[in-house]
Amino acid sequence: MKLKEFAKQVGLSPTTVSRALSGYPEVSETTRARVAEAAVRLGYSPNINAVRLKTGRAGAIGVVMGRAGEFHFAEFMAGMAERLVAEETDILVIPMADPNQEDEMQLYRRLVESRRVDAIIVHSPKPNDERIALLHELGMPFLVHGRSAIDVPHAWLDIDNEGAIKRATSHLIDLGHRRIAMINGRAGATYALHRDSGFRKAHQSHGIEPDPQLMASGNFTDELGFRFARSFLEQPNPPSAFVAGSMMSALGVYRAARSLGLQIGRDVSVIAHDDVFPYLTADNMVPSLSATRSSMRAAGTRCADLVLQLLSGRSPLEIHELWPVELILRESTGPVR
Amino acid sequence: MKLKEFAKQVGLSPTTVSRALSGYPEVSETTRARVAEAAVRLGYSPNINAVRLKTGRAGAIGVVMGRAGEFHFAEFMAGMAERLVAEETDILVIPMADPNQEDEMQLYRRLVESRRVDAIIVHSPKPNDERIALLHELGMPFLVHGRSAIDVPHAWLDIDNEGAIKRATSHLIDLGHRRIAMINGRAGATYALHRDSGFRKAHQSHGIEPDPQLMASGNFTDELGFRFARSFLEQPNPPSAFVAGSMMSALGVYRAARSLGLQIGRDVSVIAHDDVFPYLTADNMVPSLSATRSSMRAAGTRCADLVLQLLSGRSPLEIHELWPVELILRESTGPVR
DNA sequence: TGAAAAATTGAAAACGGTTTGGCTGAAAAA
DNA sequence: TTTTTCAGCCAAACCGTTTTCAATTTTTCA
Repeated sequence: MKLKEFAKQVGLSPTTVSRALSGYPEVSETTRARVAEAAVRLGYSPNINAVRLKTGRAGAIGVVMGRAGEFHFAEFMAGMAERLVAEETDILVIPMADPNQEDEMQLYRRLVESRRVDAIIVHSPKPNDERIALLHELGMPFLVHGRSAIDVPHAWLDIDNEGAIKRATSHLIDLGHRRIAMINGRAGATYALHRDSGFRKAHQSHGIEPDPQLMASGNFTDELGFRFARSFLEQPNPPSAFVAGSMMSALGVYRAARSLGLQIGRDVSVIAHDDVFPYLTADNMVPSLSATRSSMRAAGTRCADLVLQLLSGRSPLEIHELWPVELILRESTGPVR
Repeated sequence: MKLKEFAKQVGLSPTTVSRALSGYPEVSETTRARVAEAAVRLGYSPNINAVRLKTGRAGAIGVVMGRAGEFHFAEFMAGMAERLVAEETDILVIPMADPNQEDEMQLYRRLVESRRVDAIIVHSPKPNDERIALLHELGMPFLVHGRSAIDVPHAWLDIDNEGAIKRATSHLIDLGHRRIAMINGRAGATYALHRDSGFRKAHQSHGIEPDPQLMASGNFTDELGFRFARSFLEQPNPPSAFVAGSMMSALGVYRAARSLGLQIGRDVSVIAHDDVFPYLTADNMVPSLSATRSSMRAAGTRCADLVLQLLSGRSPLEIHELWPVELILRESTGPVR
């Protein structure tokens, strides 16, 4: 059913019908009600592509999905979805091309030029992130999930990674730990730098020096968590505590400790960062896992919200949110032996 | 830059330019090359919304995301992305509304009517799935990931859940286990029924009867895996083996067994279904986990491929793929004590 | 060489809405 | 009563492409 046809059925002009449905003020309430009722009854809904062409709005927020297909991703998107479900906005997932085939910048450029999205969410930015510079230059609204030091105005939402890890590390030091290992995320991203910095600052403020031999970084997998932890623990002077970047890394650390007959919370302490997954909870691990916690899903919801604000005209300069991170102590941390 | 303007720059009509860029045969190779070069040089790319309006194609495949935000989801999408990256097709994630607010059927109906997608992927269908009936009735191309018994022609891709679980269960029985527990996925979905059926058939073919007291179902979370396993193991006549629906459930089972001082692979055997996640591998668990295995990511890739075939005219009736599932035996299974 | 066929190209009509600017008639103001 | 104002509605232009149909040029072939 097309607008023209529908308008005829209702006995009004396409103009009035369009206005009635889009909530413009210059149409009387009685008319609006009549149109709305008829639309439902006759099953009319505007052709979205025509609307998009005419209005220039794409009705979608773009999210570029890395090749790793991170498990965080689904949670973040679920959160976005929660906020967007009531809006006329969908989430467009853009696959990241094979890095050999196409430059990542090219992908963003094409995405902007194709006008498929009204805004883009940029994940895990680097301190000097080219994507941010590009999007700003192209005039595409965007929100950074994470932080960047780049000298370009942009909206962002981030959690206080530095503060969180600093607090976690300080706690371990307070418990008497002196050799603390750090399993960080992939090097390069700002969040990894912030965590690194928090780790160092905690040491510094207690007048001790972190051991670079005990600091590793890589993907958040059980596998890497295990490998790093295992190799650290097998050193002549092993760590008595771990700060792990994710729940998956923590699983690996637990496994490594067990495989060497060490008891977690007694022989080795562990604190990890928990993004709050419904299917794997820190509280349920054995022993329960002390964690710095911040809901990835909540971040997704809020990011979606902020993007909507951005699209309705709020200045990116006003949109800067730094979320505090909880530190929840459970059984995996204890005084050094 | 608009087509008209660009055409003028190249010294051709919009018609010819459009044809040249879309690869129509009635344009000479020299002209095509000239246009292609100029498009790159001048940075012209067609307004996607105009194209969509004119052609009636949306250029996107819809995936409805459940509220749970399953971790499987990201893997499946990453797989889809791998296939779609080279196409002019994106993935549209449609958030599932709050069930109180809107009927799921309404969501699908609106999605179809809004013409935002060219095809839809339906996940975890039920034997008699309303969504399938609706989409067929509305004439929207769709692919079912999973199977349904509904009497409506439709394309589908599924893994052999019944066969997998039957084989896994049979193996346990062959090892001497007689009391085997089953932690299935949420009741209602066909895959859960198929697994149930495989579980029963394995028993049947060995002339034994499964104990309904040892069969549970629910979300694939560590938490539920633990709770079910724990309650089963605390029964007066506990199971000596477990068949678990997912890696997360298996983590819970491991935890429950450990919490009761039972050694996995010796006191209790476990086989789980592994969807092959990059961040959590069965081989790395301690002890390594025996598993029925099928890559979720590969399924996503193939589903995307099949949807593209569907869109280029292949009949849904021809598209039925049943993937075999590997059974990989590791340390978590052993003879009954 | 000239007619017919084939290869190129272009003008203009869609696609299905939104929005500008104008029109109408009734209420308000003069 | 006449003029002004304004709520309510409409005609037509426009968004930026693709595609039909026709025109033109080039090639083929008798």
